[in-house]
Amino acid sequence: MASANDNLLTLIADAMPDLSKSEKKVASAILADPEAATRSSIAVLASLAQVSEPTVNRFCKKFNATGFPDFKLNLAHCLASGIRYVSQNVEARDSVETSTSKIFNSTISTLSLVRDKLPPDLIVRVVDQLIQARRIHFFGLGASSSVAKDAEHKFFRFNLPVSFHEDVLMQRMLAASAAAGDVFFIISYTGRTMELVEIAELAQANGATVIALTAPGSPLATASNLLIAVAVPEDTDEYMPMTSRIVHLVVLDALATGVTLRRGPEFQSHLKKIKDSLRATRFPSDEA
Amino acid sequence: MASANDNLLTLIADAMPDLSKSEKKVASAILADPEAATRSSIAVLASLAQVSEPTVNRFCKKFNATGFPDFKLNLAHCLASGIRYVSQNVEARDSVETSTSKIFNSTISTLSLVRDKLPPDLIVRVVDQLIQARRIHFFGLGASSSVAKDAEHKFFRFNLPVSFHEDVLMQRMLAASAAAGDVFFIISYTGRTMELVEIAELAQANGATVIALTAPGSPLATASNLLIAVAVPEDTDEYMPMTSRIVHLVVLDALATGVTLRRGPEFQSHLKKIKDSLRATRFPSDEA
DNA sequence: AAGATTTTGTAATAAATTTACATGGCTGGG
DNA sequence: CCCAGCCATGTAAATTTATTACAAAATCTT
Repeated sequence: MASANDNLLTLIADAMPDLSKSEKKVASAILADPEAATRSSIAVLASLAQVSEPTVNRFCKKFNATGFPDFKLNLAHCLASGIRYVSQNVEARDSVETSTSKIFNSTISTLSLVRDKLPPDLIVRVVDQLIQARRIHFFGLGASSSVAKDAEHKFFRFNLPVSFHEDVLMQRMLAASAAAGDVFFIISYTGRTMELVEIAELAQANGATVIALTAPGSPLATASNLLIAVAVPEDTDEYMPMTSRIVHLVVLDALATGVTLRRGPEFQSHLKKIKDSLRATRFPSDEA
Repeated sequence: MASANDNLLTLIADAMPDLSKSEKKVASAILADPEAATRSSIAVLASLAQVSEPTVNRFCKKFNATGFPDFKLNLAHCLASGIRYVSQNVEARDSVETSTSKIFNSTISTLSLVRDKLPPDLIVRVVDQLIQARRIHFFGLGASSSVAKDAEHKFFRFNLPVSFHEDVLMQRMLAASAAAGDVFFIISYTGRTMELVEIAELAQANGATVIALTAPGSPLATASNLLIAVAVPEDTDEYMPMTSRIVHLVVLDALATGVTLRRGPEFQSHLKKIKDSLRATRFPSDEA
């Protein structure tokens, strides 16, 4: 998934030392204002960099583009995939309209970042574990407890033996009586909550599988058998984990869907049954 | 904030009925393969759409572009941010890798759709209600109960008088004893759950304010004083409300942030205190 | 059904990009 | 130290691409 043109800008910045004199000029002209570069013609950019047009063209070809327009396209692509959500942080003087749009934008850009960074086979491996599990426990505390709760609700529909706990004592007791075949799915934004780390270690010591949905490099990540690492650069100082929670939920959606797909079509009818059971509690919808 | 080039593809799709015959041809050629359109020259696209080149050019100008190249850039921008108008529905024969990426993409595109469709002042109006409230109850059932729980958790940090209930009897009792100044924030994907609609009506009859985060045109929407309408085209037949839940959470993030901003800077210190109170339960982070 | 208006296409023009080639500066061997 | 050869860069021409001006066709109005 993460193809070569992953981040053209860093690619250019990294290549700087190896470039010739006028190529450096082109590079810095682009890096100075990449946004503008995507809008300029080759002539404008050339004069901006104080070089000739073919130099710019040759520069583009060096970076895996077929020509200048193609290069601009790649550049636009990499800019849009939101490497620079820097400006998206909510500030105290923002209007509510602005902050709302910033929140949406940063959530979107984080999701697309994670989508590109997530190892494609990781979800598959986790799905394998979940399907085989004798029992699955979803644990989370604080903001992550509602994520864990949501996971339970989702996986319950799949007729998997799931449970959810936000009570540390319950979590600890379950971890203490864990055995091979049990899966402990532990969700934490920071991965630094001591209780959860201890519980993970305890469960693992008893032969259970610990799957962690948390920050890479955190104690919890270390204490897990299988890690879904989500690194969300968040301004947690003033506000709270918001985006990370969303990402966690979407990852769980992906896992749940993966499980359904693996179960095959005969399983679809089971889901239909659950849906139908809810019908009686609802007002009829317009189309039905 | 929702600037013109925000979501070009849906813009085109929406404008379809108003377009002339050959403009429709151009539109469908672009929508059929937007990725390709960004790479083609105007000549290629024109022959693909079976129209003349100036027709394509005029088409571009209709969509707030200065010309064809500018249009391509906008298109690329909107593609890169993962904004696909097409329903990226998961299909039974998809691999887990494919379904995962589809789930991310459809979540992203739904978020950007809602961002553009949400009336800018609506969040402001809801924030006003929340700040003034004597008491705020977050209600949700099923999948929405974890959303409501999350809302409680978030707003609790703001020192607002919040509560969360997923028990229908509790909800009904609270609605029955409601009074002016109480806010009932009811979350439901379908807006057709009878219990919740009755509870909304009951609360409103007692003079409380009912804020609904639900589907437009639903019974619950009708029974509310203030409606945050989220229309998510979802393939609920086979899978469950997933995207809608995410959208609901992001909307609540926006509301929570709106409340903080309104409270002003002296309130920030209160949040800091809560954050600090959690420190003791955590492993120290690397940088701290 | 004739005139007016809008839509679409043709052809000419202008712009932008690429290629081919020439020049200048640098490097290394004599 | 100088000259041959090579690489980097620029110039100018060719080509591709986009835009404009205008005419023809289609549609709508009266």
